[in-house]
Amino acid sequence: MQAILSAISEPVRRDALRILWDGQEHCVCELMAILGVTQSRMSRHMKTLKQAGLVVDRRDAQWVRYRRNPDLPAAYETVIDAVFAAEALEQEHVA
Amino acid sequence: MQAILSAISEPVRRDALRILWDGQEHCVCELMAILGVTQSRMSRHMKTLKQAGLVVDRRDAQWVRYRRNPDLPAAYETVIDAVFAAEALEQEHVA
DNA sequence: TCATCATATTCGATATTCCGCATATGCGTC
DNA sequence: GACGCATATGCGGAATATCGAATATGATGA
Repeated sequence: MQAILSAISEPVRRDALRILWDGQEHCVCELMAILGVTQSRMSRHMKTLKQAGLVVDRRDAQWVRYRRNPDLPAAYETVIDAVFAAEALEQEHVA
Repeated sequence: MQAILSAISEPVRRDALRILWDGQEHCVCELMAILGVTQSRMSRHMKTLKQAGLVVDRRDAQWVRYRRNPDLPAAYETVIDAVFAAEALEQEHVA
């Protein structure tokens, strides 16, 4: 839990995780482009998410494809879902 | 959400919040004693929890009584509940 | 083999967090 | 007002997090 909470308390990591939360694979280059951050920064943040067990990666030719960890225990999934749901409500209030 | 996640990603703050999550009032001296931390440390962590909107405080003679914020939006309550539930499972596995 | 693309990592600098110690503040009692 | 108790805060230092720039690694394809 500690590693997970530390991981998602950084905005870029939380944004990246939200993208990966769709269950599909996304390469680092795509995440960089969407989030507008540098390559080393993106790579390091993905490493943190991986070490927290939130995502898994796979080498595919010159790309590394990240995706949401399908084996994440349900209790942790519930936390992440709750965080994204709360943030979605925040966005509604802004809009 | 950012303030809440930062607040609960510190172990002492999370422990204090779990104590307050019972809905009752607890003074700083009690939290210090239970968690085994110094006074200034406890006080500062409580300030962080308060600024995140997770707890409220009340002056009662020489004590300050903290309690869980009863007006915390439901979406945030769900996050906290999920975190504590996940940690409870972790403890089970240890035991 | 060489060039290139995607990604990871090292390095050094900066920013932030967290702490203990000391001190200030607020409240009750004498 | 002086004292004691509970809490908050200012200060300086230690530890940690984060970053960009440069470089390393690994894969592809001419």
